[in-house]
Amino acid sequence: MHTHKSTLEEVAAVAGVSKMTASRALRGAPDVSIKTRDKVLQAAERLNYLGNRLALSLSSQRTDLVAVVVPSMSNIVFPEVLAGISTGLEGSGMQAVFGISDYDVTKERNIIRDMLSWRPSAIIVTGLDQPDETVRMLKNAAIPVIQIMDLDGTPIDFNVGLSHGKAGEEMASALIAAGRKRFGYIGSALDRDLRAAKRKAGFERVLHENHLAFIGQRLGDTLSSVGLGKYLTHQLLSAEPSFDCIYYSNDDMAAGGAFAIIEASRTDDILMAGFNGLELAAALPLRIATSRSPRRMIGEVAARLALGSMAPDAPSVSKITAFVPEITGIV
Amino acid sequence: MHTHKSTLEEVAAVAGVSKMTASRALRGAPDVSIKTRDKVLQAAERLNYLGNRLALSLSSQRTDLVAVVVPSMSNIVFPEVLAGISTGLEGSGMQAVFGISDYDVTKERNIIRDMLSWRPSAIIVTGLDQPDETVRMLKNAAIPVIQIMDLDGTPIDFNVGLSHGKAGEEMASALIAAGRKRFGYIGSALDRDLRAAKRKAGFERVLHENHLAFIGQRLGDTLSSVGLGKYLTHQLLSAEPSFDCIYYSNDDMAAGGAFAIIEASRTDDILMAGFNGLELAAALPLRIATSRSPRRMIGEVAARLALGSMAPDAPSVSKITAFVPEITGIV
DNA sequence: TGTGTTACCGATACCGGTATCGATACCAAG
DNA sequence: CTTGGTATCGATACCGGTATCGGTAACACA
Repeated sequence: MHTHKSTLEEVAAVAGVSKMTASRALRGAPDVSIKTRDKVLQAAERLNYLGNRLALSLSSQRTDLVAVVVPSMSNIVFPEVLAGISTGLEGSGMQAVFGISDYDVTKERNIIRDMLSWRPSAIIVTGLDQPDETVRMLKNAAIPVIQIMDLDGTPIDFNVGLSHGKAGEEMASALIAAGRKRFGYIGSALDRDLRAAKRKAGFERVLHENHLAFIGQRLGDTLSSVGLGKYLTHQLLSAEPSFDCIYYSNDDMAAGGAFAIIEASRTDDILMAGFNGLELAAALPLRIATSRSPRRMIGEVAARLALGSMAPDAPSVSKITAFVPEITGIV
Repeated sequence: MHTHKSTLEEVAAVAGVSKMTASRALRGAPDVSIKTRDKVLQAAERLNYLGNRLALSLSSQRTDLVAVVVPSMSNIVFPEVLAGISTGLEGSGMQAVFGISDYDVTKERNIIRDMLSWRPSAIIVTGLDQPDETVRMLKNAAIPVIQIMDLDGTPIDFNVGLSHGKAGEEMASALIAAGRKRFGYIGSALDRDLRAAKRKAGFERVLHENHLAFIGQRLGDTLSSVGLGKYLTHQLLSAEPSFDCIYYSNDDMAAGGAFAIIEASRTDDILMAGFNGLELAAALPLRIATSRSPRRMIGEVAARLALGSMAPDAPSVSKITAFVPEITGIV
């Protein structure tokens, strides 16, 4: 068993051909005789030859790497996006490299700089609200930049996602149309989760248009979680008893809200609304309203854009892919 | 604004020094005069020099990449592991590359082969049950292999995780000690999720020792989810009404079970037990039992091993890091 | 037999960095 | 003035592949 990494040169030596011929044979190039090809393949097999993508990429000036930056892994949303990206990249020979920014723009900048030094073929970043310096760096990279999740802002290049402002608006409209009037809001870390803030702002715009407003709200400062949603809901309900609807920053928080209601065994009719359309939300013993965000799909589309935009015969694809979240759970 | 990627050579030219001196200056090597260093740094700044990790790695024969293979991203467990890895790698200059195997050994092998061709400095894979061919490939890579999550089996090199067999045993012991006697089981895809299967086997061992057995079970064949847990629980309860405890393959399924109980508004005392200690489980309006698995910590330790084991002065670290999950939720 | 063509293969020059060794200049000591 | 040491820098050879071009042999055809 060979435990050191064998090189193309060694494979060539064993096969009794030149490095160049071995390279061609392994890549399935046309001008190699069947006999030679087999010799090389056998040699490679025998030496457990793996190839060296570093050398390949450096030499051929293309990297087969797609950089991905997401803000968090602590709820299921971004993992699902990553799964979508992984699916979209499958079979293409591309590899995803990822980084987590923890909703921190400085960290995000550092991660992006790091990523770019790997010379990826494309980079997928979350949101449109990068500071100027980061934007400059991304533009400078001269590779396709794909900003995902959010549409509210000015994209650098490609943009796949949905308008969170509009999602908030439409949820508010739907809830008002369903007869709700006394609204509360529960969210957290809106200074960092800008998309949640945009949803809230959109929601409030519609409230104002209808001469309504949140009559009570609770804001946490840690990242959203089921427990936090439950805790804040308990707080809000014990302080101000007369809501008929609570809008949450997302489904995790809303699920916590549902748990609070169940625990308190309240029988008054409060409709809770979240965002994302998590699998969890649909299974709750209490119906909650939510906007279904196509997370996997966004990842898949982003991956296809990453692949497609560098194909030589790249058809002129749309720079912006907009999804409209479907609202469910309002009777 | 320079939009093409600038090279070290160009930086050197602008600074009026040789490539080598520029390289030294940028890396902060000692034998460069302050004046020269500043000239080079300014030139790099002006050209937006980024560096090229491919060339660096190829030249220096080390890659600063850590490959990570996980089976799934569809529940929060593995994302949390990844977050832990990301945290553990932070500041080290290492980058994580990841792949999702979808609980498919063939896919896993292909992903690992792909990863290895990037010549990572270490590789982190999930579980101990890789087929021989994959094991051979991993051994052959001559880099630290870190197998995570599971301890029940023969590790290739490093091993960080917990014994799922024992976790099942201890949960069973605790439940029996708490007076439970009539057990049901609900799980899914046990042919692929081998760790869940090991927990079930451990649980059953203790049941048998106590002259007990599952008196009813339901197995799904899709991946576990809250909805599936709820569905199977409804099924099980309507068919066989007399359980006092149901063991689930994990917390997602158990949460679904809790929802089923709440929906059916059953007042009989059925204790549901899961595995993982998810944040969700603690927030449920119904107390469920669970074993807390240190997912983030496993990721962090794995990352530290990846870093530590290649340090030149690597202290002889333990090859196996065993965690013992804490059981909560049993009154 | 001479001449193209085609099929196959190898030599060489890169890709963008780093390791290594040697060169130069400058200064202090003898 | 010579010698030696130190600080600073550059030339060169890699790392492991691929692109490119040129060479050789075999075959078809005139």
